[in-house]
Amino acid sequence: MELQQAREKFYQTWGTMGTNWGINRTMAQIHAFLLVSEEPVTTEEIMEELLISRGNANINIRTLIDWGLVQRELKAGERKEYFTAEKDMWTISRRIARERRKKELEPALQAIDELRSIKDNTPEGKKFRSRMSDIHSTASTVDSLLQRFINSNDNWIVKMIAYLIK
Amino acid sequence: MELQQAREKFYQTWGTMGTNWGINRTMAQIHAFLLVSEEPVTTEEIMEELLISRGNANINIRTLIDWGLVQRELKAGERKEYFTAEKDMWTISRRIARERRKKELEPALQAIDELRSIKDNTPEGKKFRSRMSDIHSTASTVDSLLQRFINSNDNWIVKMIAYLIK
DNA sequence: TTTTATTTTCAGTAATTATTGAAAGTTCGG
DNA sequence: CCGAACTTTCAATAATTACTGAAAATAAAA
Repeated sequence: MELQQAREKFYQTWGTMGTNWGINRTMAQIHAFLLVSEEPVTTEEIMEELLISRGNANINIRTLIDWGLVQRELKAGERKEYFTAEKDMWTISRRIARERRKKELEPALQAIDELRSIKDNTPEGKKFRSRMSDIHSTASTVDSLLQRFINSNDNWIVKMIAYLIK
Repeated sequence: MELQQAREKFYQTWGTMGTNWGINRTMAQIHAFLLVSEEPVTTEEIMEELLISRGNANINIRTLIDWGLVQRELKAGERKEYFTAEKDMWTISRRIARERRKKELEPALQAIDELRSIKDNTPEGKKFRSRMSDIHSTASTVDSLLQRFINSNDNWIVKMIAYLIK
């Protein structure tokens, strides 16, 4: 397999993986391209390499920056913006976990929490509350593990893995 | 808030959470309905409660059964099928993790693995391989943690949490 | 075997989500 | 301030994904 072919396969793999895990295909592909680019790249280059429009490139680059996965870089004497990706995989994982937790776990957790306290003292009401408490309890545990991961450093991760894999 | 209102809020919350995490809305809502149903329910009841078609109900119930989240039940002297959900949250989490790993992590891992060994000895080729190895290494670690979780029992989970949260 | 209750399938359609591309906005040098 | 270089926005459209409902298949009862 040729290098360029391999790169394209990687964009595609990363893109598919992204869609499966709640990140849109283009965003993941731009990230993939930046991950295998040694030098900072421009919006133009992203558009050409992935065959996407300027608007699409722009909005997804911005989201990657918001998530902390990509940084803007300016070159002296140039007006164009250049972009580079964070390359450390554990840092990438933590940043993704942080964003998804914030947007997709936190609100659900809060909704379940509220449902724990409906006023209904029939046996069905009691059973419902107890079910919600049960779900809330497990979800909270997952949430705090996730928060610990998000705020951890690589050293913590290594120790955790050593303990868990053993 | 009334009980029925609370149930509906729960269907909606669980459905949204599902879509965010790669499970389709109806599948998650049927699961939610079964989670708060003490008695086994029929396809008819699911259709009425969630206002969905028979085809939609059928295909999603089947997927829930495939995932091991729902069981068929037969009542003596009746031809209709009844359904009940697994209620233990850690078991539910393990089953979901298992299915998603199988369909969405395993293939990506394998693709990355193949990209590690392209034949290209330019500096760019070497850098690409090293990037792929790096990604593969982190992804493998995540994968083995996940597999350990999937095959674990509640006791293991409790111990793990005790260690990690402390 | 025929009738009836029930489940499954799937082509057509609807709903949702992502992308384009051109126009508007911004920023900077002269 | 003006114009060029570049970035951002967003209405229209395309692509993807999910759902409906009626017909076909299945299975039990008569």
